[in-house]
Amino acid sequence: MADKYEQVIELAKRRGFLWNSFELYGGTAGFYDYGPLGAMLKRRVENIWRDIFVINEGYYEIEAPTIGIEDIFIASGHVGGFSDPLTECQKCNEAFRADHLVKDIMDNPDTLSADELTDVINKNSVKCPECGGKLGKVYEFNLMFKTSIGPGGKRAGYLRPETAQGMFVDFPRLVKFYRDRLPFGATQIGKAYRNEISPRQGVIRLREFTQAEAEIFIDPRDKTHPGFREIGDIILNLYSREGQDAGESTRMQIKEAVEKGIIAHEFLGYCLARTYQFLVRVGVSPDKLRFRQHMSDEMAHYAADCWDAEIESERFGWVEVVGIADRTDYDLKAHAKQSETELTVYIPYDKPKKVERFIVKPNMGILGPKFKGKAGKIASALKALKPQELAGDVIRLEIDGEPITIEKDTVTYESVSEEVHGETIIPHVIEPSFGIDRITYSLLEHSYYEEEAKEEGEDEETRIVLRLPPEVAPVQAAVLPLLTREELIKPANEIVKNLRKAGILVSFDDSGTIGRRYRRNDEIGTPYSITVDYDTLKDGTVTIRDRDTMKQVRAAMSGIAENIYDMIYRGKSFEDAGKKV
RNA sequence: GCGCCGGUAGUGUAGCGGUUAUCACUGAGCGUUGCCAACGCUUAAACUCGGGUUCGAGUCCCGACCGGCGCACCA
Repeated sequence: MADKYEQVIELAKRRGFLWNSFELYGGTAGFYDYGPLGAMLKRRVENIWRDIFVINEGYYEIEAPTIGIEDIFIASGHVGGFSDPLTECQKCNEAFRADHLVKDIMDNPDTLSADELTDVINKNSVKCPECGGKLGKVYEFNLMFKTSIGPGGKRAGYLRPETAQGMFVDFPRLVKFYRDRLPFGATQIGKAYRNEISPRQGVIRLREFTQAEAEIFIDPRDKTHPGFREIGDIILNLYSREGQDAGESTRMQIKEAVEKGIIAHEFLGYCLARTYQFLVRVGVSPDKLRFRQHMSDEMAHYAADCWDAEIESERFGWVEVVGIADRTDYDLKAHAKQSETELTVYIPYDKPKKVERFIVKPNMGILGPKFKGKAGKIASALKALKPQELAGDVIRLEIDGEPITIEKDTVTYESVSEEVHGETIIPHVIEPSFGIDRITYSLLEHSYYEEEAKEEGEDEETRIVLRLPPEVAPVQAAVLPLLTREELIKPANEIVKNLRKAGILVSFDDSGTIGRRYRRNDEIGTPYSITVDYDTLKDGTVTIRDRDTMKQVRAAMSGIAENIYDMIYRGKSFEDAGKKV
């Protein structure tokens, strides 16, 4: 019996959701095309994400290039750290992690450069563990796709490995856009690229994939959230650090988890709640969803707390689909350093503060001629000193390891009293990061059902139905004349026109028996089928069939578009759409 | 990247040196058809790619590509 992944992928391929990319030329691992239905489905998922994070949370979307310049990824650590040092055996061509080969010789091999690793391997005559052959030069296999910008190949560019950096790099502009007020956030939905060594698992591990990320900049001293009360009662399936040690997850209200310190703070708890609501709304089963906290050794060293949303898949087990991290001020600091630009927000105090400030004024007229090139360094060292260190007759300093003596009268200092109206701070960043492709696959898997449908006196047969939420279903309604006859086709076309005017994606199908057409639509998840029959000509009503229950109601042909629209988008129930048949 | 296994119409498959590659479902067309994969007729559609062995290769051999599993890797 085929497993669910195969069933889902088979359907997805056959009906135009997912195709292997470049199939015509044999295909390439790690790349997938979204077919007509898949692209629409994915777009609807993205739009629900927009509804939640952009429209309702107010984190505007931006669009940065998918190619980034080298500085960005030096700052982010991707140039240096997003790679593995590899060495290949000259004899058998097997590739090995160079740092793994020397870990018995060296204490911290992962801190060495490729050249240093090559030296260590040569000096210690490390041989191929497989065949004993000589090992080649160590090289860094970076997981970023590299390219060059402009002719000549001088300027390096990289396809972005995450969309996040675009938001960090635009930080100074974003601060102004949001008129210097924290918290604020920016979002981006777009492609990211990672040159995976060996991508497998279909659409779970891609070389080109879609991320939806929010970077929310908050005041590091205040990690509460004004909307927390609204979501505090939501119960989540939490798989905390302690839970993982014990091997069990707990269902708990978010407010309780924050109170107990399991979730680091309100803001993170709030993001978990919105993430939960998003995933369930697009069609992920709540019982196949959990939030797993990163273990301390798994979390990036700078992160304060990090939770992954994981979805259970039959073949792949628990799959990470969202990462929600408190990245503190790491990214902004890194870009501030690389760009030599302050990336801060000025926060005014409620009331100006009186502060005593201690000011040191080195006399550069004396220091300059005396110390020449060192004068600058000496001056800044002096400015960092405390009053008692300046009190003696001579001041002793050490500059670049060299002791230096300064005469008392070359430095003056004083204490001044000033009013300070605010301060500049480096915001902390809360980052919810979504893998849209994994989510799209997961909701297909969770929506996929095979049912034994049995009519009286007939053989058992399988009905495949995709129970997608109506809001994400690519085709939202099918219009079906009961028979292929002109007098039924005409009103059907009328209905199609009206539905399209209302923005509903509708398919018209008059080929084959009505049963076959219902099944075709069940398979692609069309939630409602509208059938035109001879009563339509008599009294202007049509039947609406519900995909999941196969039940029907009769409703007026006039106003059908609004009727369907309300069921898809406004939570109107199927029973209220018309009279039971 | 390594090892093992596999790759035949849109989908699922049969064929494992010898005419025109099997079957089912699906798709399209016509007829029929009064609500859940009806029926009849017609029709479309495949040996992953490249080399080799052979009089002759889906079939045997080698390589590449793709997929599955295991190892390694996994911000």
